[in-house]
Amino acid sequence: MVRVTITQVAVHAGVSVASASRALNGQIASAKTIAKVQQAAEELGYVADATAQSLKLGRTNQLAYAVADIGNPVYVEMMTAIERVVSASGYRLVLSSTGTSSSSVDVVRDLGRGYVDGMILSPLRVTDELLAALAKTPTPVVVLGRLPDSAKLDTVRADSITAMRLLVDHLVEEGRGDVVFVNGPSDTTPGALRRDGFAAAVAAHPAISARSVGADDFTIAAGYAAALQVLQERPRPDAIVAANDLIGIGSIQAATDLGLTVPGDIAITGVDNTELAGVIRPGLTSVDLGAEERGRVAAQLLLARIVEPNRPAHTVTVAPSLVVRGSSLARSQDPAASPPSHRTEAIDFNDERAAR
Amino acid sequence: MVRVTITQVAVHAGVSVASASRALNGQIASAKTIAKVQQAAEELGYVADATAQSLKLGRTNQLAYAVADIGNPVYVEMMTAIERVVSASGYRLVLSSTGTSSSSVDVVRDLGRGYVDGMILSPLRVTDELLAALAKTPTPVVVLGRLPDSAKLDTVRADSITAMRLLVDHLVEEGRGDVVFVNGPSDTTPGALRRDGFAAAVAAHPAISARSVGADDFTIAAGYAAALQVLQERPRPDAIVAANDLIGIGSIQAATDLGLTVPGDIAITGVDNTELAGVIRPGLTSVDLGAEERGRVAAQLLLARIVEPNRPAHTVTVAPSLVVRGSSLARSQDPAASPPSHRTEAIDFNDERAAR
DNA sequence: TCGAGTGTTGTAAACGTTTACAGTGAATGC
DNA sequence: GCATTCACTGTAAACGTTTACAACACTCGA
Repeated sequence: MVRVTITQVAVHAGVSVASASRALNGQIASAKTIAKVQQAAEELGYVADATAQSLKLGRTNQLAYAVADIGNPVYVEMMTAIERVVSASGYRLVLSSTGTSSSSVDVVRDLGRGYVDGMILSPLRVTDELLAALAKTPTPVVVLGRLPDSAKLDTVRADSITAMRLLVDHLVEEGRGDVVFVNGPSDTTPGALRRDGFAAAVAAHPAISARSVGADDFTIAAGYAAALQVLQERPRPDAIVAANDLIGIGSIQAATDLGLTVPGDIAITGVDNTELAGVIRPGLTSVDLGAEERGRVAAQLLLARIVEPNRPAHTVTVAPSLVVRGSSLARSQDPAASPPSHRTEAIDFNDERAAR
Repeated sequence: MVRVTITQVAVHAGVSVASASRALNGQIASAKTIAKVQQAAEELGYVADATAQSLKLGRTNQLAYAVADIGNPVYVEMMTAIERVVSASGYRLVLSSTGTSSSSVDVVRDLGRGYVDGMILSPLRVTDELLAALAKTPTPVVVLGRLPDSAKLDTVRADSITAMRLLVDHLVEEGRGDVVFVNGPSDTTPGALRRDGFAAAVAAHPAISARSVGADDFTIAAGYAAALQVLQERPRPDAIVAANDLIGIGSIQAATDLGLTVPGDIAITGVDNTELAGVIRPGLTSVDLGAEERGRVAAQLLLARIVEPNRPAHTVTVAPSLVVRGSSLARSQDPAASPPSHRTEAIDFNDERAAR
């Protein structure tokens, strides 16, 4: 089956290509012409070539989502939300992995080739080079993450400060007073932000004692190793705030292997509220950074900018919400009392204080 | 910043557009011309327009991955593998969700618009309409899943028969004799295949007793509900084979809530070997259907077909592998003896018997 | 000195659309 | 009956590339 062009449709219908195009696109044309052309298109199985249309119309109906590590559940959640918005608006979504071959900078430079009408970028780290490339690109870009204010770009960010404060406040309310933050690598953007957020949160509670340690990675194994060490120090802390759910799960396993009960001997919390947090026993209390909402908002910002290229840059901060499960309840409570988690409606403290 | 075309580069360099194009694409040209053109391109910040090139060259350098429910971990794993292969070959990957707006059939029809050079399709269910659309489309398609032999298409499939036999054989070896298969909806393709696989597997063991029940969905909650019922029947079975990991996890939770020990009172296995299987306690024995490999192979088949459109259709069946964790060990063994799973090198029975 | 050969360049067509513009015929107003 | 409008249609240009083909200049051998 070879390509059938609008020219063939036109001759088959006995009209000019212009009339054929108009008839097919609902432009002005006589009823008779429309009928003839539509029948001819039908008979020949005509479908308009997307590339030719793109060239002529100056838009591709494609948007890109560029992220370092697709496969990371948080990014997948964002992607799913983005895909929903994007496809509902008639755009296709192309995936640009910045991890494999090309860096964020290359990806942004490549935007100049015009293969998409816009991009949502979730950069690993923000370099001057990247900022320069972003400033120069003619294609709209929405950035997921933190950017210097000088960059006049649409941005969607999580609120790590509030997120960590939700966790620390919760632990204090549950009677904990000696908290250790188990971070991932702090030279990454999330690592740095969560560490700072934790520091700010504990500063608001002068009565408690707190410190930070670093795991080698944002993984279960690294969290296990770090927690194993933390839990063997004396005096033993009564709470671990893990920088993400994987580290939190590793910490729970370390505690269990040491014969400690969670939350009896030690309270443990995570960040990201992944599916894992609900599956493990006890359920892992976790703060949800709103990945789904961030993805959705980013997509909406991008669509809005495409419609109106010169609107002022928006920065949206998505409010985190605390999801309390068994791993952080007060010692006094009976952990066995917590019902099976798949039926549990986890308590959700949606925080209204977060910046809008 | 507006678009700079090759024409502008040409005048700036004082040559014709043809020479400019040749100089930039490494075609035949004098050293002097190449230098002039490259400098002009540099100065003007020229980048070739992808759409115009696509139109002229008749290829888009894009491949599509169409799947019902992106967000499902199994599909994400495939997607990651596909992305790796595809981007290494210089293609972009576009994501076509068949769930949201359009059906598989629409997606395949849309291929005629030529916005990609090929597609990897993972259809929800295979209808005659879909087969007809596939037969008609001019664009190469590789199908992930089962297809009638009459469809002369490249196909990559999992081996459910062998997968279920690995599980049943394993349970029998571990001394189980009364096995219940907790399926998801059996009107789905995986549901039907796994049910048939289970039936075939138990047929090879006349000594054991076996039956099937259906959960409402492939979810933890549905698995919990179904298992709760199964486990309260008398005589109680000594093993549950769940149709996927989520149902398996729900089953473990149901057993725990009923005061049963796993694997002491009941052995439980899953399918897919998701991350969850390693996180839950006890670890869930699961058979890995090779999602990563299926994705990779599908991408390779697609690339090969693009290079050689008339090669005969290939069907590749990927061998499953059994990953044994604590949930299915023999009663005699001490479940507490199983080491913390993140350190566990799970035993992996890669099955050589599976078709290649 | 001329012809053939070689290496480079320019002209123009082509990819498949959309659309500005001019042109056609019929209907209408005077 | 003629001019004006109107609704529609066709011609051709344009989007930004690549490339077939012809043209050119130059070298070399006879």
